[in-house]
Amino acid sequence: MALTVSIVEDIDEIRDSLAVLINGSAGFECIGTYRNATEALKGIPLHKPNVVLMDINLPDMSGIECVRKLKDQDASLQVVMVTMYEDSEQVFKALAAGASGYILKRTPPSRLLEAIQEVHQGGSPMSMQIARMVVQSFHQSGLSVDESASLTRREEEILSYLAKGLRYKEIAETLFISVETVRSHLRRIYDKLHVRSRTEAVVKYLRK
Amino acid sequence: MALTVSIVEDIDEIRDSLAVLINGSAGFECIGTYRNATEALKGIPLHKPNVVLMDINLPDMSGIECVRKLKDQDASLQVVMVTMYEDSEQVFKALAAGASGYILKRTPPSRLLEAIQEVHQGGSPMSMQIARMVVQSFHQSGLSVDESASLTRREEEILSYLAKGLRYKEIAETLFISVETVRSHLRRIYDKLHVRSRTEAVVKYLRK
DNA sequence: CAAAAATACACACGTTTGGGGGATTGCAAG
DNA sequence: CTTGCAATCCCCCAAACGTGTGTATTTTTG
Repeated sequence: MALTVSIVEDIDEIRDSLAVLINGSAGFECIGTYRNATEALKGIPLHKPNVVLMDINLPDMSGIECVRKLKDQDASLQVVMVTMYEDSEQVFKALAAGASGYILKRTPPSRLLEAIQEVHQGGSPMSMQIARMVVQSFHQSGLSVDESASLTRREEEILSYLAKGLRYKEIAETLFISVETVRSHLRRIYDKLHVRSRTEAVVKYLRK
Repeated sequence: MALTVSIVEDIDEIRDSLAVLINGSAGFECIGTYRNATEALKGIPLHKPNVVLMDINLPDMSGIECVRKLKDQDASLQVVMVTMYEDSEQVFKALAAGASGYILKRTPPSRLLEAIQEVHQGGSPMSMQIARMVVQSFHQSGLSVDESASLTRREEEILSYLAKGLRYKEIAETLFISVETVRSHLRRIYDKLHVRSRTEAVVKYLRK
């Protein structure tokens, strides 16, 4: 059985050439092409392709918005954004919307086919540059060094539950310890983080 | 000029075989091997290799901690983690510490050399699975769309102060309204966000 | 314009939290 | 071996919080 692909792209030539490429490659089949988001939102849930290639600049709505709506309906759908530029803001928004990969239109055909396979196999194809952008977004230069570094394992654990909004009582029950123990830990945590309330602690924790 | 590499790895055989591989490959040169973090922290800043291969399980401190310290000294240093397992927590911690790539020890030699080159060229080599993990961490399933959208200006304003850890009293004083008014706004905010506490509300707010 | 929100305020009640005292156990470093 | 620290538990108390119920302006909007 071939890997089924749908294409959402408003420019006729690009859409057609992508379809031709896919249908001309063994193991791939293009089962749907859409020139705007509205059509895509109708057709894709019906045909359930293995992979969707999505342009960002669509006439009726952003391709990112379209991804969000599609993923809302079917979280298992795999979408690769196919765009002209590596705009960092767009990349992060697309990933937040649920896209699994992000490649450029000028990607050579062989690599495009690889990307489709890769996303279907549970990967996240993207260019070297995008991978670096994504990875760098995790890099937090030396903020937490002194602060969270001084928290013990148990304290971090308790803080994590605190950040989920659990009450002392609920944390105590989850960890099979008494509320008083939770409170003593919290006191020490507040001390170390230089905060005076649950909320301040959580904000610091989430920014770590 | 060859691409210079240093290796931090406590197991002799692995360290040696990595060094042999690198020195035996055209265009690569291993200019330093370290069996623990302390040695690495001394030697690497002196030799300034193009790329560092870093194990996570070191005898004296975590390889992640070691990366953090190295990047603190020289942010331009490129580090690839080389580990046994794809533990998601370790992956994210390593990236937060400043690692640019993350590959497994069982990666074939050719791919390892590729990875070294890739990281030196500004990429972030990682396995398909890790790429997906990283990308998925951005995915926020449609929370903020309808929920925070329905908050009024005043409600958002109050929520923003709440997120700074201010008490009801302090918010009231800041906005020149009574504490009771703050409380009535909060009630509506909690309703709209489907939460029951300050902390849960703030967490949702910060994730917008 | 009339209905619907948004904004503002009040009182009461029980629960949760933060801060102040302690205390005990176990383990690791000195 | 004692000193230090993490982790556990306890009591007290006042302040802060969450919620129920109710009212009164102003603004927005159908």
